[in-house]
Amino acid sequence: MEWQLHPKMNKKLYLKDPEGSEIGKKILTHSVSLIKSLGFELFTFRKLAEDIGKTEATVYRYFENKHRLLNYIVAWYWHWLDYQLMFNTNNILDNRLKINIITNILTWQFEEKHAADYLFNMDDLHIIIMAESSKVYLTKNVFADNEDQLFKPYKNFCANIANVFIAYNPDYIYSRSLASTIVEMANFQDFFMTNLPSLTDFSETKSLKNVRDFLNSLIFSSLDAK
Amino acid sequence: MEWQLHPKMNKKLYLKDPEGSEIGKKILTHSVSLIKSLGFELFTFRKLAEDIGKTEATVYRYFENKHRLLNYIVAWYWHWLDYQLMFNTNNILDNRLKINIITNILTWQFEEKHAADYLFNMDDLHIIIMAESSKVYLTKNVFADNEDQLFKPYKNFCANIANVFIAYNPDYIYSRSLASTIVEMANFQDFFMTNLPSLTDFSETKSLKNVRDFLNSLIFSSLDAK
DNA sequence: TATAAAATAGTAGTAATACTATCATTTTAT
DNA sequence: ATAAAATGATAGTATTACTACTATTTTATA
Repeated sequence: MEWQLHPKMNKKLYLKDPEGSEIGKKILTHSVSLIKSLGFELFTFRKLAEDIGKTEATVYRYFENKHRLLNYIVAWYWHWLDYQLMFNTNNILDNRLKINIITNILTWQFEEKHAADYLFNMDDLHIIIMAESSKVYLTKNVFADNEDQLFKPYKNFCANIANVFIAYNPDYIYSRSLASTIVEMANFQDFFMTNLPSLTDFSETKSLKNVRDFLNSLIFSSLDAK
Repeated sequence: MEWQLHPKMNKKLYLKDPEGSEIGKKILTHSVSLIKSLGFELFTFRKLAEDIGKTEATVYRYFENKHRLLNYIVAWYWHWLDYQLMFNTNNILDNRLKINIITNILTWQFEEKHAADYLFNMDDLHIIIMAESSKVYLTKNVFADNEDQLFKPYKNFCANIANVFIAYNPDYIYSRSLASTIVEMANFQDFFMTNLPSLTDFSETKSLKNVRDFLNSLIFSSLDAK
């Protein structure tokens, strides 16, 4: 028996539930590949509609605008990553091990391929998150959007990481800032490594394993410092 | 005798040198206050032109598009911050002290007010950098823009910080990644503290001094770890 | 099965944005 | 004094972001 994981998304993120119809699902999956190839700025609802063989108006019936659509995709991603964290650290008591699992998840070190079982092409999704995810909150609407709980999955994920840090060292006073730092840096160092390599120490072997090792070093140095 | 600091900007950032005419300077200063109030997405050349009492076409003679204009402003900022770093650490031999100066600069802990002497309202400039600066490179044009050296001031600033880290501890292998991390985090933690406080540990006393202390803790934990 | 209501999709717009081409005027250089 | 260069305004176009309205399909119930 197979289980289809279906995240419960915040209703304010959409006008009509995209995961409840074939067209809606097509909107989501094609958005990811279009945003991947065009970048978010050049991505438009017209291009998306052409891509799925529907009209712009149809897309607008699902999402208020392209920013909300990106927010939906990004929220889905953090929701999924938070589930991975919960699943992979379940029953593990050693907090050091938990932290290693966290940095592996953040830097996309998964054992098996997961492409088949999810709505999205997860590798494509990971790629667009790196460059586009922060644009979701770096706007004048942060406050209103935050009140509507649009960033909840991201905040939950960071909070769960912070709690592991606290469990590892209850005296550490920057657990929440350290959590948001490593989550952001997992993406930024990856982006820098690929696009602006001189900003990193990974210009020779451009591997996410390097980013993971850097994050581990940051975390354990901070948590183990007396 | 007063000195007017005039940064030498990359020629690819503009079509016509904005600092060489009154209209050009007005474009720059009014852009900062408009981007501050509207956010970069809602900022347009039409609104800017209205604001300075000129037409859109005039603005287009100075800058190719609004993205290039933002890039100019952001490059100016890092150029300026890099100068502050150089000036304030000049003749200082103690690397620990140098690092403290770096984090003070990054978190806007200046002794005197500097508003009067510069083209820009520096406090406004600092505010827009926090939310908008990363948008300059988070695009599909990173590679081409980087080849045109548009991010040079940012990269120089990070490289100079990394060099201080190396001087402090020559054995530390992540000096460049740590440098870009603290530079980005100075902005991000400030943004989070203001807009999404649960992602930080500074929700009670929302002060940039907290961010500075966090950055110092990150840096010295990493550099002092054996 | 018939038919009304609801849901869904398409057509055809508008206002704003991001530019561009052309013409007019002012400044500067000789 | 006059030509050349620089600057600015006018008036466009193509695209984007979005909306109002109409047509069609689906579903619910009599």
